[in-house]
Amino acid sequence: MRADAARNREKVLVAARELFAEQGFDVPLDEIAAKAGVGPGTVYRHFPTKQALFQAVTEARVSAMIASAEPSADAGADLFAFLGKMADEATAKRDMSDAIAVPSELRDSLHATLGGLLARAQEAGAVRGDITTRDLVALMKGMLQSMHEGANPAVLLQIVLSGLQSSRKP
Amino acid sequence: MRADAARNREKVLVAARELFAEQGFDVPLDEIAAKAGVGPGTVYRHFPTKQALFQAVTEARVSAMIASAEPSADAGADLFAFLGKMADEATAKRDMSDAIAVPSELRDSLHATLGGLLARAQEAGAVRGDITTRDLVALMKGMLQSMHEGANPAVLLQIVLSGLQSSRKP
DNA sequence: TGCCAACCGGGGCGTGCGTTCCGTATCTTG
DNA sequence: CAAGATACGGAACGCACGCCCCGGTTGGCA
Repeated sequence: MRADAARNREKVLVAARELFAEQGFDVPLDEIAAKAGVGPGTVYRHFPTKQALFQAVTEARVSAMIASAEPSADAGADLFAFLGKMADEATAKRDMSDAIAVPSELRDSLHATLGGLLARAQEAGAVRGDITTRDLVALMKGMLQSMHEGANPAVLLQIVLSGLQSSRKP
Repeated sequence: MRADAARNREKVLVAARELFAEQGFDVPLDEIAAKAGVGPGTVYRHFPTKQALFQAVTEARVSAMIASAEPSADAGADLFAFLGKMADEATAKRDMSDAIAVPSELRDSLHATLGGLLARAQEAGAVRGDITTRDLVALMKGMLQSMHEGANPAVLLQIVLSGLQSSRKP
C-alpha cells in the first residue's frame, strides 16, 4: 500500500469518527470526504460502502463494550451495567445509537450479547421472564435515540431499568 | 366547490388514511395519489403539503383521544390509561407513532395533553417527580416506534408504565 | 532519474422524493 | 348548448444522497 493511500485512509477514518459521533450514521458521505480533504471516490476506494466505513469506525468501541460483558455472580447487575454503559456511550456520541440499528456483523454481535445477558438475568430472577431479546433491543433502540432529543438520559435509563425488574402485571 | 373536486378530495383522504395507517408518514405521496386513482397534482390542489394531508387524516382520531383525557379522581390512572390508549392505537395503525413526531399543531396538542396528565400524576405522587414532559414524549416516541419492529407491545407498555412509577434510585 | 502502476479528485449517474406547472378535459351557469 | 371558470393528470423540476468512472497526478522501484 502506498504511503499517501495509508495517510488518506487515516484522514477519512478520523473525519468519519468525528462526524458519525456528532450526527450519526445519517451524515452525508460527501461531508465526511470534504472534512477529510478528500474526494468521495477516495472514500470508496478504501471502504466499499458507507456501512463498511461506519463499522470500521465503531468497531473498536463496540467490540470493547462487548468484551467487557463478563459474567459475574450477579447476572442482573451484569445486564444493568451493560445497559448503563450503552446509555453512557450513546449520550456522548451519536453513533452508538446507530450501532444497534445499522446492519452489520457488529450489530448482530451486540444483539447477541444483549440476548445472553438478558437470558442469564432472567434465570437469576432479576428481570421479568416474558421479555424477549427483540423486546430488549427495540426498547434500547428507542431509548438511545430519545437521548438525542432533549430527554434526560439518566432518567430514561432508570425508567427502563426499573421497568425491566418489575414483575408481570395481572 | 365542484362536485368532482369534492369526490377526489374524498378519494385522496380514503387512500391516505389506509396507506398512512399501513406504512406511516414515510409512504411516498405518489403512492397515495396512485391508490386514489388521481395524479399527484390533484393531491396538492387539496392539501398544500404532505404534512397537511397527514394532519387531515389523523386529526379526527388524535383529537378524540385528546378529548378522552378527562381528569378523574385518580390522576395516575388517567395518565396510564392515556398511554395505554396511545399504545393500542399505535399497535393497530402505524400513523399514530408518527402523529407524535411529525410537526403539526396536532402534535403540539398531543404533547401538551401528555404534559398535563404527567403533571397531575406527579402531584398525586403516582409518578416519579424528576420526569419532564420532554422525557415522557421521547420515551413514548421510542416505544411507539419499537412496536413496529417485532417487539411485544404489551410487554413494552408494561415496562414503561412500571418504570414511570418507580421511585428515584439512590 | 525515469517509468509504470497505484491513487487521487470531483464531476456525473441513477434513484427516490416532495412539489410545481401547464395543456387538456370536465363541470356548471346562463 | 355554449362559454368560461375550474379542476385534472402526469410530465418535469429541484434536491439530496449513495456510488462509480476517468483524465490527470503522484509515489516507489529499477
